[in-house]
Order: sequence, then C-alpha cells, then structure tokens
Amino acid sequence: MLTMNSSIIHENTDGRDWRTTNSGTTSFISNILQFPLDKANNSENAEFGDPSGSCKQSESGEPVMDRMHGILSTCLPDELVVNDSGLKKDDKEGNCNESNHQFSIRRRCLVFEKSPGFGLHLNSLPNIPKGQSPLSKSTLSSTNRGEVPDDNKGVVTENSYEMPATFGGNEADHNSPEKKRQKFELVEESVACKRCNCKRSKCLKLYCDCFAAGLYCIEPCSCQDCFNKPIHENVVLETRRQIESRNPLAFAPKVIRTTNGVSDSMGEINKTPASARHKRGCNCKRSSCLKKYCECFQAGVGCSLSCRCEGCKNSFGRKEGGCESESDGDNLEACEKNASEKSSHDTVISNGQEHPDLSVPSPDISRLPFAYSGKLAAFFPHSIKSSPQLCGTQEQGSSDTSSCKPKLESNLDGIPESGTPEIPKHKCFTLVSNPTSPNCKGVFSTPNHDSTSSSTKWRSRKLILRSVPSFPSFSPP
DNA sequence: GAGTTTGAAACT
DNA sequence: CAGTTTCAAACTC
Repeated sequence: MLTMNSSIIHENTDGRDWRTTNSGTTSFISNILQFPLDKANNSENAEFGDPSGSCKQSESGEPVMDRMHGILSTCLPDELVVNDSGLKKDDKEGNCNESNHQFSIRRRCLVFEKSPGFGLHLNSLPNIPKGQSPLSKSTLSSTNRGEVPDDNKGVVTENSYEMPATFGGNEADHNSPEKKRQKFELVEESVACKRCNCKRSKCLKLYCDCFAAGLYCIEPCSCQDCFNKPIHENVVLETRRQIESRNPLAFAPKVIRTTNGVSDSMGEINKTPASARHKRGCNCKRSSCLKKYCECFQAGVGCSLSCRCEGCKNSFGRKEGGCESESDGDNLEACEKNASEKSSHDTVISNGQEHPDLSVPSPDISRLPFAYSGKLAAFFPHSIKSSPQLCGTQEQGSSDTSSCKPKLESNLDGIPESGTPEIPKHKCFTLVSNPTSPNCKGVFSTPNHDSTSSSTKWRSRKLILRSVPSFPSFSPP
C-alpha cells in the first residue's frame, strides 16, 4: 500500500508517473525505501550522524534532528513522501527544510528489502495510534501535497488499493468542501503517529506495532530499551530478516480484501463492507471477536473460515452469519459500540467495484494480488464515516450512495454527523502546523494543505491504484 | 494509573 | 505441529 501511495503522491506532485522510474517488479520497499537507503548512504551521516551538517536548526532553534525525529515519527504515509525533485534538487541546493523533511520521513520507514511479502505495511497500522484509517485523510491530503498516504490502514485488494470506506454520513456533509476538509484533516492527524509501549521486546519483535509496521519508533513511543531506531538500523534489518526467515509473510498485510462482496473465498458470509478479511484469521477464545483483542475485529473485518475463533460474534461478519441478521442483543450492542467507537476500522475501499470511477487498469488478479491492510483501521474511529473518500467517486458523478455505504453504516449512527469528529486526545494527531508537538512528533506537515478539488484527490487515488506494486497474493491458492 | 485479561508472537 | 511462554495492547476498575 505504501508503495503505491508513494508513487501516487509522487505523480501527483510532479505530474510524473513514479513508476516510470521503477521497474515495477520490485517491492515497494525496494523501490521506495531502498531509495532512501541508497541515497541515504551518501547522506546518512548528514542525517543521522553528522550533526555538523548545515540546516541543523529549525526556525525555533530546535535541532533539526529532533525535528526530523518528529517527522520521522509520522507514519508511512509521510515516509512515502517521495519527491524526486526534492531529492535531486533540494539536497543539492540546500533546501534543507524541504529535502530533509522528506528524506527524514522516508527514513522513518525501515528499509525492508525485498521481502517476499513486501515491506511495510501498515498493518501496522495496527496501531497506528488509534485512529488511522487506511488512506484516510492522508490519502487525500497527503496526495494533495505530494505525500504518500498511510496505507497501513487501508486494505489492498488483489489488484488495487482500497480506499477507506465512508460509513454512513450525510451526503451533504460529504459534499461540503469545508466539512470534507475538516474531516480529512482529522483523519490525517490521527494517522500521524503510532506509539508503542514495548518494555521487553526492544521493539524488535512483531509485538511492537512500530516494528511490525516497518516504522522506527519515535518519541511518542513509550518503549524501553528500544532498538527500533535508525541508529540501530542494522539490528533492525537483521531482526527483520530473521523474522521473515521464519515467516516470509510476517510483515505482510494481515488483512486482505476479496473482490467478492458477498462471499469471500473462504466461503463465509461476508458482512464486511469491502469484503476484507484477515489473512490468517483470529484465534479468539474469550473475546467473542467483539473486542480489539481480536485482530479481525480490530481491523474492522469479519471473521472467515480461516479463523479458529470460538463463539464468534464479530460484528463485522462472523464465520457464520453477521450481525445484521442478528437480533441478538449482545451482538447488536457490540456492533453499535464497535461502529461508534472504532469502526472506522478498515476503511476498505474497493477497486472500482464500489467505485467504478476508480477503476484502474485491473491487472490480472491472479498475478497482482495483495492485500495490504492493517490494524490501522481500528484507529480511525471516525474516518469511515467522516471520510468522504469512500464516496469520493460519487462526487464525480456517481449518485449511487448506497454502493459506498457499508452495511455497518447503520451502526455508525452514533458518530457525529457534522463538525469535527471527536477523536480522543490521547490519540496522536498530526501536527500539521506544529511538528514539534510534545505528544506527537510525527508530523504530517502539509505545506500545501489546501484542500484541492475532489477531482484532484481522486485523481491521486487512481494513481495510487495504478501504482500498486505486485505483492504476493494472499489469496488462497 | 494500576492491575487484569486477552490473544498474537515467540519459543520449545 | 502442538503446547507453553512471553509480550504488549486492550480492557476494567
């Protein structure tokens, strides 16, 4: 996801197709992330080890590294902010703020070379601190400013990246540029950072959300003895290799979307808006798949036959049946609660099915499949509903609102329709204007934060889809 | 904020 | 592959 987003952004920014510089055969990481490394090799010192470099101080006098650190803290999306012009020109010409900023952002991601499964995923996003929706605002605003949206959150379909779903929501609100802007900002902000709290894993295991997401830990993290930092890059990479040696897909997206909205390949009744499913399935015993302990639930996807859960009541879709058909009080309650609390979950977007406008040259699914997702979804409690992205295509003509409204929509009624969605303060917001925020170093700086026309946004989305790299198919053989 | 619960990840 | 342990997030109080 990230990969593609990066590409998108790039194109969106420069008007060029990033892919033109990529073979398209390499993973996102190798393409995007590797680049930073390669380039970084030359500037590595300058960035991490050479404090003597120019542009060390920000306007506020804060050491650039600190500031960079904050920037790095942002999620992949930021990282993906790839701008050739920035790299080629800025680095040379001393546009420190810009180039460093972008570079730093990229560095924020771990460079996971050619991992079979691909590299970063925000699966992570798993945690993106709660609130991040896949492509949420970040998709729009980020793309607008040439940054890559945070994919983690999103779910990638076999042949495309899925946009966040818009759950419910007043059409009028969605159509209101101002409201859309506000919502997007919120989402983007929430996507900005993800904080872990690891104490014993050194942030070098998948227990660590940052590590699992392919991100370096940053200040907002409360981890202890953290090795998941650029200065320990070698350790991080080595650890990752080890993990991947055990499980090549360890860093692959956990949630994938199936193209069939009615029933997925697993055969279960699919109640999930975009037919997304957890790749491996959960193994819940006591949570009934109604709490975030459940990865499926957390990702906002229904359980599938691949799940080994017991007493599944996943409000997004149970192995057998879904909450909609349930009159069960507990289940309904769970649905509502879930929907209102976090359902922002996966913002799953479909690749043209729900949004024909977004249709992208659809590659052979059997060859390009890959789903990218992440817990991110769980962090965008409001993104779904507040984000107009899902229905973005509608803005361009489609009037079929129902098509972009997940069945869970009804469960989202509790979410404020107008105004800025409430997002827990503890959740890290992007500091668009204040990168040095104490709580959230991750900055989603948005130089050109103007809310461009929806057409531009969607154009970006198309680019994203097109840019989706080939990932191993998670689809069942 | 501390303690408990939970299930994924890691280990054996 | 199954059972157990470790871990950190989610949750409860």
